[in-house]
Amino acid sequence: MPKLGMEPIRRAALVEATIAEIGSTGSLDVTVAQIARRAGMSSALAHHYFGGKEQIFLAAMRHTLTLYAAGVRGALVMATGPQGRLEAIVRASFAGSNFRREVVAAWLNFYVLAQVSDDARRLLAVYQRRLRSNLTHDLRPLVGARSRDVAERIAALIDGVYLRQSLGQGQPDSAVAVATVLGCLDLEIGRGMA
Amino acid sequence: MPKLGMEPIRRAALVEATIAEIGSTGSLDVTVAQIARRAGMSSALAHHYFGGKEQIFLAAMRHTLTLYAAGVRGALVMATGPQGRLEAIVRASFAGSNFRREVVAAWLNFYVLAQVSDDARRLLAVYQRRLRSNLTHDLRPLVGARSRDVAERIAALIDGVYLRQSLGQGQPDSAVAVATVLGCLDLEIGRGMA
DNA sequence: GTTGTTCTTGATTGACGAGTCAATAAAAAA
DNA sequence: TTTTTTATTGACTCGTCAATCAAGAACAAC
Repeated sequence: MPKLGMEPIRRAALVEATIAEIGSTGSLDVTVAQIARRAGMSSALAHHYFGGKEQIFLAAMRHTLTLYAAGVRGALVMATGPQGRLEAIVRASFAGSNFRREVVAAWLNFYVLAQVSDDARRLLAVYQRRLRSNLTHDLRPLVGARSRDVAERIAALIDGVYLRQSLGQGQPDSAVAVATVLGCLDLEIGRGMA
Repeated sequence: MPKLGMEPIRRAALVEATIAEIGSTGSLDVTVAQIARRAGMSSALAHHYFGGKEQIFLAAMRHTLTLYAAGVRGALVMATGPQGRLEAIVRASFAGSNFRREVVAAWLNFYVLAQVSDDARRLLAVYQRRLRSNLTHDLRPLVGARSRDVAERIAALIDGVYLRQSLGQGQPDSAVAVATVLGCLDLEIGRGMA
């Protein structure tokens, strides 16, 4: 009994299911049929709406990046001062929905996908540019000319901490992750030394 | 024209070819036939010597980890004092053969594999444990009780820098990588602040 | 020189998966 | 009511790939 206006609902369901399926399988080796089944439809319908497997992946990737960007923006409006803004960025990077096990797994797999697909590479580059730009902007008043290098270092540290979570068992620990990165940040800014 | 004692040669060739193929494909989606062709033999022979695809992957992984470990050991015998040793570990992590484009790609893919295969997970855990233990050991005289946390941070930073190389185009820049990590290390130790 | 071991591959099998298509069914438009 | 558009799927095609096998070819041992 086909209702109208199904397209956006189906697309959203497929994107969700893609993340979940990558997370539970742990690899990009998921079949369209698996994704479609999890999303409650036939694989033919998935193809109908997305055209192909890669486009499903890209949509899922776009979705997680959008969520992440929204989280950062949301945290930034609450923050005051460069230091507060930096802390907000870090916290947002490891906050709730961006830091669930499946999402981390998906993220990692997107890195692999980005080595193969130009579109994926572009998407990830956007994320990296945005993160670095955010960090650099708020670091400048604190560390001046070193802001570029420090931003690079913090960005790498965020990615590294993220990466390491994908191997730990159980749900990732966002408090530890935040503390790890903020600790480095404090050192850079020159406050903490204890 | 079958020569005798081919087994070790074939195995080594297959391991090499696996790294190269993963590197050039950019994903674990390489066929046994591809690997075998690159190694100059039939796919049947690859199966003959290794038994299956996963075992080829694991052998390749073991090989890169062995090379890495050897590099670290080699650098350590030349180093004196905790600080020198730490620097040696970092330098070795980004040195020559461990830091070629294909190897970085393979490494990243091994991370994905580790989410699926228990054997791969174990191997990677060995690497992580060893790295953390090395770092902690030499950090203790410098930062005392914080050594554990600092080691975790440095390890994450190394992985993050490594990860980011996999997306940059061209061969990775080991000088920049080393500088990034050593800079953080200096801060932690309390020397550098400029 | 016959026997057995090591090395090697072409051909085959069997499974699985992406993408297509024709057909059905409901709603909307005409 | 007829027609068009949207939703939906089961069945099918076509390709790919891991793994197996039987057979051949060189070498060693006896």
